[in-house]
Amino acid sequence: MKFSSKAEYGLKAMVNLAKDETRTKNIKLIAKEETISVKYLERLLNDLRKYDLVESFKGANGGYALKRPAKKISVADVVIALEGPIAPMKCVGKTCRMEHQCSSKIVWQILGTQIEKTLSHIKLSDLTK
Amino acid sequence: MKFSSKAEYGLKAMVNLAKDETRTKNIKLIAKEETISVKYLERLLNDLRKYDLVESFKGANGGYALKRPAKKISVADVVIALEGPIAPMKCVGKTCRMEHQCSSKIVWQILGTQIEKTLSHIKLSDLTK
DNA sequence: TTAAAGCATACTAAATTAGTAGGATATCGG
DNA sequence: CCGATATCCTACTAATTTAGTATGCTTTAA
Ligand code: FES
Ligand code: FES
Repeated sequence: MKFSSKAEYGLKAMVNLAKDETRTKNIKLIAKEETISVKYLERLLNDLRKYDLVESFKGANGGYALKRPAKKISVADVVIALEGPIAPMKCVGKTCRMEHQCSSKIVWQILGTQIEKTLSHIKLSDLTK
Repeated sequence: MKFSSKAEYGLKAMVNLAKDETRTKNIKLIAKEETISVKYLERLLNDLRKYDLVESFKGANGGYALKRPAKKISVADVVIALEGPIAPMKCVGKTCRMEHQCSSKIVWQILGTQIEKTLSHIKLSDLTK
């Protein structure tokens, strides 16, 4: 069970932005500081923008900034923006779609809720120190 | 973020065994009941055996049985046996191995602990109904 | 002694994730 | 208005992981 490196990279970038909330910062600089491929980070920030977690400014002296205060953005927000809804099992059996419940479905439901709760409690501002 | 179908299949098989704890049951039967490839399940049960979660009997009328009472086997036990230790991020940055902490490491540590705790509280006996 | 079961290893196929390429579009500063 | 700078968009490729298969050996109860 793993989160993808999208989550790791995206979170690092967001924490990086959170460290100087008031300024905009361009991709190249973030990528360099966090050792991430520029082109890959470009796409991740794009996803984050579509989820209204960052704001972008084009043109000279452009870049990115958090759209909300770091205190109001959680790790869950970031992870969901990049990887989609938190659901720790893709259903493999036909039972899931049928009237019969599969015996383990309840486990993944409980766990998913738990994970989301945990990640919702951690805000970017908790990670800037 | 997903657990693999190993976890799903393995858990289903274990719950299946837990439903009639006293009997041994052969792979073919379990595979049929849970709609899993026989050969694939063979390997999963082998992993579970190496983790001392099931016991196997060779020869005619052989099969598998839980090695401990269903009340004493948790979902965490099964998942760890099949997928290895619960660690929701493989470290991607060099920072992780260095003296510098990466800003998000703490998140995955907290989360990993939380997941393991949640899964440890759910026993096979909770899933047999 | 033989058929029924598990055990072990190696291989292949499918799916997902990570990363790249190349250009289109917008905008600030002069 | 021009051009440099930076984001935006789509499609492709490479790498890795996961899922599943094939083949044959070993053990053991009947
Ligand atoms: S088949 Fe969907 S959770 Fe079991
Ligand atoms: S680099 Fe290992 S958790 Fe961030």
